[in-house]
Amino acid sequence: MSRPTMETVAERAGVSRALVSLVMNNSSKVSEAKRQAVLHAAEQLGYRPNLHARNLAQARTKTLGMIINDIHNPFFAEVVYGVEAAADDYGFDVLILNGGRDAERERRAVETHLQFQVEALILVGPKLDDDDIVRASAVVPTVVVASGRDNPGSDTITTDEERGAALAVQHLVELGHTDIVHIDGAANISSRARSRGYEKAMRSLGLEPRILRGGDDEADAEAAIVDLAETDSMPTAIFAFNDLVAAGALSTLEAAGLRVPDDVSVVGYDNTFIAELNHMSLTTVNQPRHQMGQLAIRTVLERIEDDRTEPTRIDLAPTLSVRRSTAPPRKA
Amino acid sequence: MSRPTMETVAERAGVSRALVSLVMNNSSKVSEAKRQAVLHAAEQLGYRPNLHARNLAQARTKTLGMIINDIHNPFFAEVVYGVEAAADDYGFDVLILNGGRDAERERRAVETHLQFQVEALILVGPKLDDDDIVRASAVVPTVVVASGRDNPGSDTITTDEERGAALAVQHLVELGHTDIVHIDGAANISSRARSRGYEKAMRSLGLEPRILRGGDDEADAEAAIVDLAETDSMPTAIFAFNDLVAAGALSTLEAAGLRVPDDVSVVGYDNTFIAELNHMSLTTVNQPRHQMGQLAIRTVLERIEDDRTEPTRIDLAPTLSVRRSTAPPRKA
DNA sequence: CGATTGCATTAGAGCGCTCCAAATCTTACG
DNA sequence: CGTAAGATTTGGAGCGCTCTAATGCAATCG
Repeated sequence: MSRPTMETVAERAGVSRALVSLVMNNSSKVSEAKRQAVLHAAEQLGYRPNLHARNLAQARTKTLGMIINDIHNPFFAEVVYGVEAAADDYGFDVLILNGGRDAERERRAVETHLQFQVEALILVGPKLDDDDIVRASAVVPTVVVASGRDNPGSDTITTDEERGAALAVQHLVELGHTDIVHIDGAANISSRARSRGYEKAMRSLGLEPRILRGGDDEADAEAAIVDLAETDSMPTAIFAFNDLVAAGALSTLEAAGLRVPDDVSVVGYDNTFIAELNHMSLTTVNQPRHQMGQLAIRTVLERIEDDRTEPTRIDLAPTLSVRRSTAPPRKA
Repeated sequence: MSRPTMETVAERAGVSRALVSLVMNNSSKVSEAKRQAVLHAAEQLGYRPNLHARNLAQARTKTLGMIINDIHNPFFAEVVYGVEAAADDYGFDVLILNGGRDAERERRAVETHLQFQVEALILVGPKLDDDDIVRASAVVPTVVVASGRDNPGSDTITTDEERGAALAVQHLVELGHTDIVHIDGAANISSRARSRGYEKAMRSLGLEPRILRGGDDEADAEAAIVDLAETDSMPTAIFAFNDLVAAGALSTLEAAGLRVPDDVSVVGYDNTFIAELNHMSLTTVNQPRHQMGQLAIRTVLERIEDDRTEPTRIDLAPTLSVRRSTAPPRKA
């Protein structure tokens, strides 16, 4: 009572196993009559090709392995959609494994994917360190998405985060702000680039940068804001490491009796779901996530087909999504 | 220059292929000396077992296929973590496919999983219709998570959504509210149970239910609220179909000059990320998602091992997470 | 010291499929 | 009607692994 195999279908349809194989791969050189007979038999038996057998025989899998940093984080979801859309176009399946914000888990996920003989690896916001990535890319073409650093041996799709930070600063300055504080992302991987962008932009506009240590969640923002309130040096605008930190800033500011954007403007980063919520309506830096996902696939598949060897790096341009959390500073 | 196989390792270590196999499955009946030799050779060659070959030979895969309604939706992410944790305990791998809120895509995902010979199917919030589910569960043990209806032939892990709605009503009534409106989920799968729960609870407390058509996003809430404002019959409390609708209610109410919770209390459903945001701080009905994921695995694996045949249904109890969007009604 | 036991190792078949080369069947044409 | 060219179909080897049964070998025992 185990599942039917090609053999079973072949018998039922009165043809050879090879012919069934041809039909299943819709080869053009099969007579219409036999094709129908085979399809009919397969239908009746509930036959389903065994991918493992096929992959083994073909020595290829038409499958890509993707590992995402954290399935909780909606930032990555959009990338996934981009990846899936593109992979679909090329007829590849995408297997998703969840990194769970943990390098060790990611390492195991890489191993699993490799054992599944995926033809390429797509790492979205990996926690892995460089060595791990180099090691993986020695085995299979690898593309890293949304991680600022350069990854030797693998392709990289990212956005120019310095530029993104500069966009935020520029927007605030155009509104008339001069006292702009940055709450950074602490040890977060993208933190350095964003801080650097902020700092450079401020200086080039003749403004004094002020950077506070933040982190990557609401609580981290709270500490920073409380600090500002107590030292009595509240700026007129805050540029946060990401949307979640910005959300934390929002509520802490309100708790302190300050209104956004009347008293203080707030800018986030990533244009996540949160920023879009009407009740938040956060001005934020947007990364073309869907496009990043698509490009990741194109890049890596191109590598498979043309076996290019030198790694590519694509830096996309971030944009600013202006919403209601920013406004001109209150006239002094 | 293709990947090394067991054969390669065997030669290198000076043993037979079978011995390598034993080592790879860390069998106890291998001498320490040979074990080391094999491991060493494998290491040197960068050998990695080919899962397809293994699965084919073993006629089992130790792999589960999960399909989630929408990878965007953080509600499901927590379920995924529960599933992964439990699967890990049992030594199963979990392959995730994204349903993308589309029945047709889900259908293809089921097909892909079956071709991969997964040993069980976990459908999280499926869009599939009953027939599809019955068909799948005829091939492989199937468990449906977070979808209220009964699924003939498959196990079901869900929460009692009527009860959840009742909790919300009860909380509001205890605060002193009597004029409580429900904005429903329109065609959404869980909408009926939640509305029914609301209605029963209201009536049993001697209150008149009022149900407005909503949907599953912010915009849907807006229409309903505008309606209430215009007909001048604004209630003192609103119970929304889910957190997103509640979020829409929040911003629309504020836009109309009403304060939450001073003028109107708002309750959501699902205890998503949104509700937790400080700035939202939404009182909401919580489903034990992590536990649901774990139970899904236990249930379905138990089914594989003991080959139980009658489907199980587990109804977990929802709880209420009280936050700052609810308060006693303003004294008239 | 030969027979027995128990352990470590190996040969070889087989998992379900693809793909090449060879076999068979059609059709067309002189 | 014979035959070559094409179009279909098929046999069989082989993909990398597991698993059973058989082999080899050393230790044990009467």
